[in-house]
Amino acid sequence: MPHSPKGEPKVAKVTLADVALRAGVSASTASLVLGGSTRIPPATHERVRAAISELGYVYNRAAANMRLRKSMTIGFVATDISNPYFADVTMAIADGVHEKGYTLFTGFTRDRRDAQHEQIDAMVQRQVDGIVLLPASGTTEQDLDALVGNGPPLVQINRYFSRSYDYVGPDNLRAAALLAHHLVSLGGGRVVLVGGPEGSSAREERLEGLRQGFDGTEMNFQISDCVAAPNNADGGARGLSQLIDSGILPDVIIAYSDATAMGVYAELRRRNLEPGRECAVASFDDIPFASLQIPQLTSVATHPIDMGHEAAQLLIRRISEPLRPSETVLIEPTLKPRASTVLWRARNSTL
Amino acid sequence: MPHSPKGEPKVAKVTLADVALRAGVSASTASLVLGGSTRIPPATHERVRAAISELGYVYNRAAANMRLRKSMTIGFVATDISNPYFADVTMAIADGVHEKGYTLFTGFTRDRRDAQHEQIDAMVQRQVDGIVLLPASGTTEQDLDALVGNGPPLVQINRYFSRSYDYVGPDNLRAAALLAHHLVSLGGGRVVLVGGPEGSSAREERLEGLRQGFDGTEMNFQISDCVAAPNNADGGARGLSQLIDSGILPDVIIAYSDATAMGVYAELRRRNLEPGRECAVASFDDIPFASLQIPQLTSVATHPIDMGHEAAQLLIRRISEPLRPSETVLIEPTLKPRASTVLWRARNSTL
DNA sequence: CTGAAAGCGCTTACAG
DNA sequence: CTGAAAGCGCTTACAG
Repeated sequence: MPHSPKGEPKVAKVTLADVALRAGVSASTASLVLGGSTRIPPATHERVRAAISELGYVYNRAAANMRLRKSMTIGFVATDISNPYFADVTMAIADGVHEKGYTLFTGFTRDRRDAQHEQIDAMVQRQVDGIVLLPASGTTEQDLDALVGNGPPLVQINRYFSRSYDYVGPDNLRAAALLAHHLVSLGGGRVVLVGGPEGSSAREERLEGLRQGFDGTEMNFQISDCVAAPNNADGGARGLSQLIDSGILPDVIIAYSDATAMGVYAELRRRNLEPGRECAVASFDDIPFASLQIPQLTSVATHPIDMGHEAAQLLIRRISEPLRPSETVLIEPTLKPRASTVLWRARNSTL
Repeated sequence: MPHSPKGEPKVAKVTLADVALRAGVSASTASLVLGGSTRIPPATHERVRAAISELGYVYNRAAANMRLRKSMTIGFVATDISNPYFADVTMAIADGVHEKGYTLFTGFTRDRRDAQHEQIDAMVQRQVDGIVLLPASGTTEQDLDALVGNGPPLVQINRYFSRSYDYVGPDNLRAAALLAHHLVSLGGGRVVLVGGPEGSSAREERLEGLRQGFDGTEMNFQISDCVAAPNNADGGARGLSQLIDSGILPDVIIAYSDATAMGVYAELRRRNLEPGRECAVASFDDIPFASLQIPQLTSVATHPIDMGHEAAQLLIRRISEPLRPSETVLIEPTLKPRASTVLWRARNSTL
């Protein structure tokens, strides 16, 4: 008799074989009952059900999935979710996959490629049926091919590095255009984008949308004025600081995100400039606190919950139809004009 | 020959048996090599390694875990993570378990018991080795006993419903005492707690800590004045609204959390009351935007990252030593006095 | 030093 | 209507 390992007093788990024994049927039959098969008469169903509850049997879905050669598990690899925008995306993905019977693995990279490699690797080894990835900055198509080459399908969310994988994101060009249009209607001046991760597709698209939107207007928008920074409040504060210290004091600051905008507000005030008065401020995302700021923050809603749901749906479609050409789904943004730009305009027009 | 299911063109996955075949060894030997066994001579190691990379073999950890009768998987069931506090807790748990080779399942309940039941059930069926639970309001010990009775260990985080499960949370009594002490030093007046989920252990503890802290001071603190509300900005705004509409205009508002405090700020301003001047405001958590508000928000830091790490460690200890008596770990809070209370005091003292 | 066998807990043809 | 057998991809005594 083997020595019982210390601290392992667990009662042996009851298995489907135990249930079958108790019900006086074979494991096959018990399994069929679990599957709700109509081949089994109600009386047998009943006996098995009884055995299940008498023994307190709990279905081992992992074992079942192994036999079925799928895991009914999906991985979500994100950079960081302290920005409520990404928290909403995460919850929407979790809800979306849960509805379809999947359970979600989650891992964080803090925007580091090596951590991303580790997380994806772990999930692939665990046989996830698919992966939603919010790519770390600098991710390349080769990185991913190596990781999921013949493995599970992957959908990129919010940023993309390759068109050969599915992608779900905000329509950044349109979002930027909406904002530009709104700002142009308020007056002219020097305008910059502050923040956003260097070289990310989302930032590039917003820059491009702004460039087009301001082109030929009274707004003076130079891409070379814009400064990249991590997508959080601290990034916003530092980015703006760097800008002002280099001698640029813009009339309009477009923050890369509401999270970034919080830092912009704080930094302006640190310099005795009142947001929305000395300087208009606008941003992207429209997370709840945009409208709780004073002055309320003009923002282009990018609908994180829709994004997460869409990503979950797309991935699940892809799992069942791996051959379809890769898809891009863009979420339509919505402009939310508020005091942080509108009041500034009022001031301008009375000059 | 069976009809190939449509959309299943996947190359058959390469298995350890394939690797063994290629390397000219048995599956046992190949497995030993994977495990880094020293019983196998370097030459054999080499042959197996070569076969692995030639075939692009990826280790099936799920199958291994099945054989080993553990899943190396942990479940985290949370209410909602749009509050950055809980987002930090989540990331810390994920990082903490990842370090030890576990991967994290995540599911959300939005504070509903039925959803919680579903999530826990799914995770138990998937054979998680342990669960971290941020309990939904109204969870009972019986709920959980039924769900994880003979199943995986569970640690409660942030709120508890039973002392017979492990628990990690802020030292709420102490946090409230710190805040009370600080406020008493600034003057007197009517003080209320706004927000926090009805009947949650954390709210009860904070109420009790405040009661003790204000007892016998010039502060007028009545538990009956305090109003419960969901732990978010909207809850803060509505809670305060309800209070003021019932005729109570406090001198000091203690919000249940920084998230709640955001709503309190907004609601005060909606009523033309300036936070920190007409009315001091303080709260709990110290998430980044507490110090980005104007006026900067006095808060008691409750260290979500430490909490998450501690919960991960505790759960992992518990997995290896299921018999140890259940533990309670309280995280030491830190008072961060800022303008939202300090300025108010200045005003008061010049009256 | 290495391999054959059994087994983790399921499901699914297949046969009866 | 039901059961015996094989197999999902691993690991681990055990034997040689």
